[in-house]
Amino acid sequence: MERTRSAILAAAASVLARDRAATLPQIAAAAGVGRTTVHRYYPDRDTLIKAAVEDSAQVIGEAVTEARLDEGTPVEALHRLVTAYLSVGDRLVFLFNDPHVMRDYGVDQPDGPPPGDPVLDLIERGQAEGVFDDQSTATWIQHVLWALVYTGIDEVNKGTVSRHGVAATVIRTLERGILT
Amino acid sequence: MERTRSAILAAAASVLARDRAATLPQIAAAAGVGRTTVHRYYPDRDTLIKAAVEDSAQVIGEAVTEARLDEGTPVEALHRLVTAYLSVGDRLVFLFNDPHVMRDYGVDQPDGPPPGDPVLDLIERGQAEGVFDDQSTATWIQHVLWALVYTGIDEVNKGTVSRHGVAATVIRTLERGILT
DNA sequence: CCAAAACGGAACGCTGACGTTCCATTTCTG
DNA sequence: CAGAAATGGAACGTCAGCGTTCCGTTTTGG
Repeated sequence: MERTRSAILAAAASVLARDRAATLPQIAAAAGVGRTTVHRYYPDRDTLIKAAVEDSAQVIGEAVTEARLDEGTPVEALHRLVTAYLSVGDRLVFLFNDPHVMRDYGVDQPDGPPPGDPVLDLIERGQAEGVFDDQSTATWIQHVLWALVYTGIDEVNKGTVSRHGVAATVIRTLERGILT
Repeated sequence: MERTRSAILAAAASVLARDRAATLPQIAAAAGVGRTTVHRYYPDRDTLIKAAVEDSAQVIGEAVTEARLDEGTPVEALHRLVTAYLSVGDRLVFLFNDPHVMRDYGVDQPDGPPPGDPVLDLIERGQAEGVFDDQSTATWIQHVLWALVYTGIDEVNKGTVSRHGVAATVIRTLERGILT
């Protein structure tokens, strides 16, 4: 069943995001599936993780594509990007929070989205138009963006901030910093 | 020998910061010591990690204390704090990057410094004086601070940013965000 | 210089997670 | 409804890392 396959991949991403040493039975349970069934789809742990990595990368890629970063002002596009990232929070944390995941199982660069990344394009466009800080490198801004999104996800998971208001908080801090 | 003890603790923090699943022989090797010797000081893995946690917490605590956060303007104090945090980067990453570490081995709160934290005091003072954003909670600002410090440490470890200039970059982004 | 302490290597048993196989049961599908 | 496919439980061997013991070697300190 194809439904089982995606349930396993989603569960793997979700569980491994919270605990990268999660055991295989834990993943199976989270997917509502027996350990045997997991092995039927993915012979060994490495195969499973690699498949989950690719699945997550695709889901994130689609979310970013739908954000249409090349349209509108850079600030508007940035808003859509943050919202898109937050909507796939679990997958983001799974893929990029532990450098080892992408380094060991990723198909492309050790960390961060692949080259030709629309996110980097957006940042560079914003810098070229003079609205994004160009004292910082585009890479730095990109990493700051991720860091704030991660922080927002943590807050939501912890209940400190509502899932509804987190995007606004992340964007405000990202744009203006913490000074008044 | 007391020198051996601190070498083991420092190695544990450093190695576990980079790979939380690091094996015990790896830690011993990083400390320049045999596995047997590690066991002589710390009977089992849990004891070792707990000791490393307490050691790191103390080192970080001293660094923060030396930053004298209650002196000068909040912005000045914030600069000193960022510098202090960056100077103990490895230990910070070890303690707080993986929520499980403090949850399983920490003596106080599951994450972040203990209550009565001078850092929170500083943030609240800055908000009261009207220089720090008070649309955000103090906790949010604190977590953003950590996130940017972590990001700065990553960049340094990766060679993207010089160890010398990273404090200025972190502070600039923290204060003004990424817009011009 | 010599005894005592510290160290490191080797070997052993133990445990938890993994990967495999077998088979009974449930769920599709024609 | 009947055969085929998918599922999940149980049991087994394997293996890596842990914790322990023993003993020879190095370092410390009087």
